[in-house]
Amino acid sequence: MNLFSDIRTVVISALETMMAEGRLPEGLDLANVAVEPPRDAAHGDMATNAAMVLAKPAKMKPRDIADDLAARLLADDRIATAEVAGPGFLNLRLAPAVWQGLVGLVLKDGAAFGKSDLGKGKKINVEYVSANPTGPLHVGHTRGAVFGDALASLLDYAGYDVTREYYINDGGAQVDVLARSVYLRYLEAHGQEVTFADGTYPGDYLIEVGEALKAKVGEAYIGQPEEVWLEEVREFATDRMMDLIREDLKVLGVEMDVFYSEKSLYGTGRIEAALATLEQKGLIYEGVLEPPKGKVPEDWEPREQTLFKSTEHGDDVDRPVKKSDGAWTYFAPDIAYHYDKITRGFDALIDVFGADHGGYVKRMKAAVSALSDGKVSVDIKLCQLVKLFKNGEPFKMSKRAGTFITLRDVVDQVGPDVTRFVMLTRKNDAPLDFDFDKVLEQSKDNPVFYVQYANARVCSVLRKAVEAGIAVDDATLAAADLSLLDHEAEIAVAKKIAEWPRLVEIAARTNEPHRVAFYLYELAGDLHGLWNRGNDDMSLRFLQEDNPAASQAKIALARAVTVVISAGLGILGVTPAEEMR
RNA sequence: GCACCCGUAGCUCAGCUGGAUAGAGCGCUGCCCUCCGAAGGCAGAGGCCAGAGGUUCGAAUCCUCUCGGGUGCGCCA
Repeated sequence: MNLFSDIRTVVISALETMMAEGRLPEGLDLANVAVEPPRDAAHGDMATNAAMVLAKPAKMKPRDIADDLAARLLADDRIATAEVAGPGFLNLRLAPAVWQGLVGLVLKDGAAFGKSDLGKGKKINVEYVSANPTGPLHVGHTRGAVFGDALASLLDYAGYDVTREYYINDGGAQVDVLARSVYLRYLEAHGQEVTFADGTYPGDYLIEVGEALKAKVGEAYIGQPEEVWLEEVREFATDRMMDLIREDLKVLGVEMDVFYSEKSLYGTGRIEAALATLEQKGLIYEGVLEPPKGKVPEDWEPREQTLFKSTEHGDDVDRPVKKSDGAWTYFAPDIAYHYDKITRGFDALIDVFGADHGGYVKRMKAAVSALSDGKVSVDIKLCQLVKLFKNGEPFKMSKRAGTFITLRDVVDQVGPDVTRFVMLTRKNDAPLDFDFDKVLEQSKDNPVFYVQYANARVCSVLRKAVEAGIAVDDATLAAADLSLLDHEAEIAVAKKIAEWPRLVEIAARTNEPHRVAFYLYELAGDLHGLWNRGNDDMSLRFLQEDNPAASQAKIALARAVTVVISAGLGILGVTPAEEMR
C-alpha cells in the first residue's frame, strides 16, 4: 500500500489512454514519469513531472500535455484538484476522504503497513561486524553492528529474503597472536611471572581464558614448545572469543543467521576452487607490481607473485593473491568467501566495513564481478568513526590507560535502545558524535527521546481513553467515523503517515537505514505539533470530553502514528517506550 | 603521487538516487505559563549549497577541473 505508487498508476494509465487515442505519440517511454511529494506543501499533495518529461520526445508543449492529463486525472474520485504550475508540473490534491481512509487502513494493516515487495523475494546477504575473534567488540564495531542489523531488517521489510552473516577471521596470523597471549595468561594462572611483548594482546579479558585453559588441560602445556599447544590453544581461544562476541551482540540485540569461518576455507580446496574459476577466465597471472607512487615503503623490492587481474573489473591495480613465499594473502580467502556466497545463490551481496577498509572496496567488487560474470551485485557500505564525548568533552580512548570503551560499556551505560537509535542518527559515511550524557537527555534536541516520547504520549492517551470508558482497540478505531478528522492539522499528520511506505522503498533502494530514523523524528515532530495545538484549541485534543465518536477518530490518528513509529523502530531494532520515566 | 569519502545557516547535520522560493535541531532575537496537555510553545533573523566550467526544460544532486578536510595505498590482517 503506497499512495504515491497508486496515483502514479493512475497517471500512467491516463497517459497510455492518451497514446491510444492519438493525443500523444505511440511508444513513449514512461519510466521517468514520477509522482512525488512537492517540496512545498502549498503546491499540493503530489506532483507529477509527466508533461515535462514527455514534452521533448512527444514534440509537444508541456502545458498541452499537462492540461489534457489533468482533465483525465480528475475523473478519479481520489483526485480533487489537478493544476498545471511552473514549467509544467501537474500539482494534485487528494480528497480528504483519501487521507482519512488511510488512517483506517494503517490500523487494519498494523505493522504490515509500509511493507513493500520491492525486493521480490530476492536473496540478499548482509555481512557485518566480522570483527577479528581476538577480543570484545568496541565502539567502532558497535556502529557497524547496528547499521548492518538495521539495514538487514529494512531489506527484510522491503521484501528481500535476507541472510545476516558474520565472517570470522580465524585463519590468519592474528589468531596465532591470540593463542600466544592466552598461553601467557595460562602460565600466569599457574603462578608464573609473564611479560607481554609487543605484538601480543595484554587485555584483562584473557585472564579468565587462561584460567579456563588451565582448568581444561592442567599443567600439560607448561614448558612445551608451540608445536605442541599452538593449534589447540588457538581453537580454544577463538571459541572463547566468539562466545564473548556473540554475547556482546546479544546484549545489543543483534542476531546472526550465519557465522562463517575463514578457517573452513583452508585445506578444503575452496580457495583453490575460487581461484581456479578466476584462472579459467584468464584473470590470474604471475607478475611483478609497480611500486606505489609517492610514499614508497623502505624495504620495497620487486617480487614476482600470483596476481588477480582486478583491473579488468574496475580496480586501479592488480592485486596479489599469493605472497612471494607461496602462502595465500588475506585477499585469497576473501575471494573464496565471496565465491561461496555467490554459489549459495544470493542475488545481491552487501558488505559493511569500517571506513579504514575503504581501500578494499574496488578489489572486492572486482572479485565478485569476475566470479559471477557481473550477475551478482555487491554494495559495500563503509561506516565512519564514532567520536565519543562525555558532557561535551572529547573522550579519548587508550588501551593502555584502561579507557578503552567496549560495546558492553556503551550498552551498560545507556541501554541497547539508545545505543542503536543514536548510531543511526547519521549517514553511515559521516562521522558520528556520541555523547554519553546528551543521548540520555530528555529534551527536544535528543531524537531518541523525542521519538519515544511521541509514542509514550499516545500510549498515555489510550490509557486515559480506557479510563473514560471509550473503546480504543484497533478494530474499533479503524471502524470509527474518520470523516471527523477534518482539520488541516490532522490531515497533515495523515499525509506524513502516507509517506512511510515510500520512504521505506527509498531507504531500501539506497541501503540507508538512517533515513528511517530521520523520518521517525519528523513524524514524532508532527505528532507533538498537533498535541501542542491542542493546548490552544481544545477541539484538537485527542480525548474529547463527552464525545466518544470524535475521540475515537482523533485517537485513531494518534494510534496510526504509533503503528508507524513502532514499525520504524522495529526496523532500527529499538523497543518503543510506552511511558517515559 | 593515486584512489575512495566528505565540503549545505554561527555550530551539528538532513535533503526524495535531476524538480518549483534549499530544510531541521542547537545557538541568537522577540513574544507567551496564577492548577487541570509547558520535562515547553509561537514568531523572526541567518545561505554565492567550497569555487569554476559543462550536460538540459531544470543541478546542492550527474560529468570535468581547482581548492580545502578525512581515510587507504606490494607479501600485515
